[in-house]
Amino acid sequence: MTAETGGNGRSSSAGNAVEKALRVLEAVSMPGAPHRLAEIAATAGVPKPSAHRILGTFADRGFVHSHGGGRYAPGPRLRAMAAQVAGDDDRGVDQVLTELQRQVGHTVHLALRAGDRAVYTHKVEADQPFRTSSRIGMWLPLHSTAIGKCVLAHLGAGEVDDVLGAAGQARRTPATITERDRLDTELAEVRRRGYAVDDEENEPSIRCVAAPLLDASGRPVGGVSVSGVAFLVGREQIESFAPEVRHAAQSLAALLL
Amino acid sequence: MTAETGGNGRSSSAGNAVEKALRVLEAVSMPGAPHRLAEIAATAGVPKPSAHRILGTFADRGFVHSHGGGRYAPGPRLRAMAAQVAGDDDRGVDQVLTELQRQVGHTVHLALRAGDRAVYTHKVEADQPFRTSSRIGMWLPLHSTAIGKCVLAHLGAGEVDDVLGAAGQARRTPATITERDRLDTELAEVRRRGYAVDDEENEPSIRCVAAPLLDASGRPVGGVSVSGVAFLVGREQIESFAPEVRHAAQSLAALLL
DNA sequence: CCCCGCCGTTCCACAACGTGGAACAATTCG
DNA sequence: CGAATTGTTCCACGTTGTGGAACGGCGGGG
Repeated sequence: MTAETGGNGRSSSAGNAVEKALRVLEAVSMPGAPHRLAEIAATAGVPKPSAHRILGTFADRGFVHSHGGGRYAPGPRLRAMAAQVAGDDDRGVDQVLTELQRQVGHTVHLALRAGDRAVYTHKVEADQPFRTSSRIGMWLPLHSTAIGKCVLAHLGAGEVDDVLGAAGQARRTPATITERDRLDTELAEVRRRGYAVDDEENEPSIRCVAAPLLDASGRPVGGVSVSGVAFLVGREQIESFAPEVRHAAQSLAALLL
Repeated sequence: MTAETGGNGRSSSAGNAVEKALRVLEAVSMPGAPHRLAEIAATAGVPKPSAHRILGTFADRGFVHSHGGGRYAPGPRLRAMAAQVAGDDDRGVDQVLTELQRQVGHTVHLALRAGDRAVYTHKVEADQPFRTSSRIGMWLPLHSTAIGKCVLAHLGAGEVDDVLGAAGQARRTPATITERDRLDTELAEVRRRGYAVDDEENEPSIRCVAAPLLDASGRPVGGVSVSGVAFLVGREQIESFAPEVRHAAQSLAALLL
């Protein structure tokens, strides 16, 4: 049995060489390639020379492509790996999401947490896709989205501090919660109810409900959500989907963990 | 300017710690999770205790999920990263592939090399999708597919030895080229013509043409292909698509590198 | 039922490898 | 054209990874 890091409260600091490599790789993978060396070093929280050396290794193996002059983008080998990971999702995941979509009739998303953001990994469109700005690989702020609030709600207080310290609470719409204490109140509510609502807080005229995906030790790894156009689905109606969403989250946690 | 590793003929051996980590990560990402420790260590070409330690680090950071008892699968963090890499493909790639699909009217694939195999990363279905056994993330042998032969044709002889030594030339259909010297002849032909044909060598009643994706230094990173059902598209017709496929490959190389 | 072989896990002495501050070179910007 | 920023190289130090060997547990075959 592996010693079970358990609560693992460590917030930052690299330490391990392999871990640094992972963080650099993650930084290179972020949308908006190519990225500059300094940017990657900062994102990964790794000293510049170390980042440089690590990226050199990555480049040699084709995992990243060096545009020359300190610009790096995902390489063929990383793209191939990504395709394998994304494609090998057992059919189960899509099945659960599709069933949820049928139940509620609106667009369904699955997003997984990566540091101070969540990333869409799956999407099942509504019957009549109105207009969807979302896309696989797109990331969401944690403080202004239903899925994000689900994640935050199940983190330790110190971790919430870390996330908000790094990412802030940017105002995305007039309804965005930009005060820390109001957010804390909301998160307590989310924990109590077992789901979160985004009432046009992230994107105007979009309302969502989401339920958290918790692993065996209760740590949040992501969430499932249902999104509707605001003037078609009211606040109460979106909230009425909560039971179905929670049920789907349950099934997905079993599949993914 | 980075020293340009240039020809870099190194075949195996790990050496660098970061490189070992990459190979382990790649092994975990292969289809058919969860994978056993011994299997991963073997695939990655890393001593068992090292693989164990590295996987432990991965697990701590959520990049892999440990099912306990030496079984490992891609974790949430890796899935999120994969989604970002797969989704951030600039629209350009799909555009080129779609245009090619329109020109030829058949299913178009983009695959990238990963070690001794190639992995589908993009796919544009034919107008009337007959039946397609392919899927994003699925991998192809290099010796029996059009894309694979494109890759092999542009590798150094030593590297071809390495690949075939590791993967062999398994018979997939009656038409598969299973003799090394016949394959070498074919590869020379591919180099000469600039494209490769798979005449039901990988899957019965499927014919393909493919052109290689070469990076700036002429190394093959993958290929584009057009696939047709054998009794709808004859050997000559599939070969007649070569110019369009080569042109698409040219455009894609510019986009991806 | 017991034995044997395979696999996951732990251990540890050794030194190789990564480390990152500082100096240097190349760009970019005003 | 000069100043500020960024990419790159260097190197002395000791932390960290290394992997062969040994151990215990699980499972399959005799």
